[in-house]
Amino acid sequence: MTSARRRRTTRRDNRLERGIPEATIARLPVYLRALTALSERSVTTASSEELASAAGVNSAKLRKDLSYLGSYGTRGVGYDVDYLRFQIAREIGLTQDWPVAIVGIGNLGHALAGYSGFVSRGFRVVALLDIDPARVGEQVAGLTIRSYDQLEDVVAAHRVAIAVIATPASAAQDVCDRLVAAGVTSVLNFAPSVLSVPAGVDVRKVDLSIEMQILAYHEQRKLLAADEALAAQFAGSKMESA
Amino acid sequence: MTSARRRRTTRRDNRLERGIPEATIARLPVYLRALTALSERSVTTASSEELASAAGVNSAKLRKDLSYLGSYGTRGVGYDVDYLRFQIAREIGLTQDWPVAIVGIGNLGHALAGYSGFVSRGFRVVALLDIDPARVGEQVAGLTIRSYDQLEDVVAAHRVAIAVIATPASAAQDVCDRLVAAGVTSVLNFAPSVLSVPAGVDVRKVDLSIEMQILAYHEQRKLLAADEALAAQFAGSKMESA
DNA sequence: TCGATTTTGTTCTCGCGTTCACAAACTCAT
DNA sequence: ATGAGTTTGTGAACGCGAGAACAAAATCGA
Repeated sequence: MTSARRRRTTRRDNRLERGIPEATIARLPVYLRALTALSERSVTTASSEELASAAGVNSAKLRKDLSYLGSYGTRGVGYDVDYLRFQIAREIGLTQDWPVAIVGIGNLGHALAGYSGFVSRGFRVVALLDIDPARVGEQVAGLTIRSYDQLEDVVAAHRVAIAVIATPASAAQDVCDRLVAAGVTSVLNFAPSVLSVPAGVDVRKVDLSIEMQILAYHEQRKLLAADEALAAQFAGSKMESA
Repeated sequence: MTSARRRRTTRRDNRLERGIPEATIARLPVYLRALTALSERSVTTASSEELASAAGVNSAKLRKDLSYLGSYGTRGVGYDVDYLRFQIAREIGLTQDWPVAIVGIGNLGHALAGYSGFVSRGFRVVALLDIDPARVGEQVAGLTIRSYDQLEDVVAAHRVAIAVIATPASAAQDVCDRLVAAGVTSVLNFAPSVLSVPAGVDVRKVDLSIEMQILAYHEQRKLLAADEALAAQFAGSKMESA
């Protein structure tokens, strides 16, 4: 297994096999947003440099990312904003619309149900579910909160493939199991818990407090760095005076 | 001064200089959560294998991550849950408490203000700010929403270093500029826009719809794969019958 | 038509992060 | 005390992604 490692796979092969790197996938929505903003400002053409700065990335990285999708630019000119926008949307799968169910309509579930970013981008919230009988029947964002018992019915009736979990951590795994059993194959998890799912099911996790903690770490380092700089300055002046 | 500092840097040096890889930093909060869960179940000791499965990562990765902090385990035994928990919390900077301001108290801001994950982990929401006069004065999560005009006062009075932006995208950059000018050095951005900040200021972005779009991409690929499998099966049966 | 200019698409190199694999270190039973 | 069994900490190999750099392709002016 030392030298027989090199298989003959070029990038072109990968692209045709739709083997787009995860890191690139994660950036495509950002490019899409930048393109939409440009389009709304009636910009028809943009260079990789302009696009990259609008998206907050390096232009070489952007060009390489786009090259995985195909050759949609024109050398010497740039990219046609609307055309590229459509191509990316198609690649991600936003040209069809995805019915989404949200489970757990607390504060966060409320916010998600009303989040405009979903509606405008190929997603359609079709059901809100909550286990609390007091909340069932309540109107949120134009939908009626339904009983948690109806989970299987809702998933089947709307062919829901993507679901959002916004319950407390203690309920998340149960909810997830029922969703998957009912046919859901992609889960966006806002509960602070690790979900285990069978192969073939995708889970992405958004954890608000983790992001804060990462910021806290860097913040603490800034304080430490400032301290050290001060100490060094003090030591320096002491040596000078000695 | 440069030549005196310049020397061979081993990993041990890096660790002592607090040079912990970003990827590791991002996982420390996950480990922390797993340890807290174990501690609440009165588990006193855990092996890297147990911890890793609770955190949803590979055990080798977990061990390497922890090794950057120091040598807090015991060979043949494992890690002391509470001791390790404290060490990680200290490393991240959660042993002190961080005053946090939230700007933009819409649905999402509401949810964030009431999010228990902040309070329990070294963060304290000290102020809620909104530009809408109709909202100012309203009580949310035990705090009174204050006017956007008071941003500078609030940041100075509470020594706020970390702020959360939960405004519409159009307002985000302005809010960010004012926060930074007032002394904030870490920003958690929920608005779907790219923020530009001076060096020394950290920005982390949480984008709900981007996560959904990544799921949609994979979901679409599952459909495509299913189609192809079906087509191949059909072609196969055709060849057999021919 | 041809050369100058612009900008894409791609190759190449480098560094980081992940994972394997194993020696070192500890416990426990006898 | 000693050997068997566990588990950590880390060196080494490997693969992926980031960025630099450049060749290829398009436009434009003369």
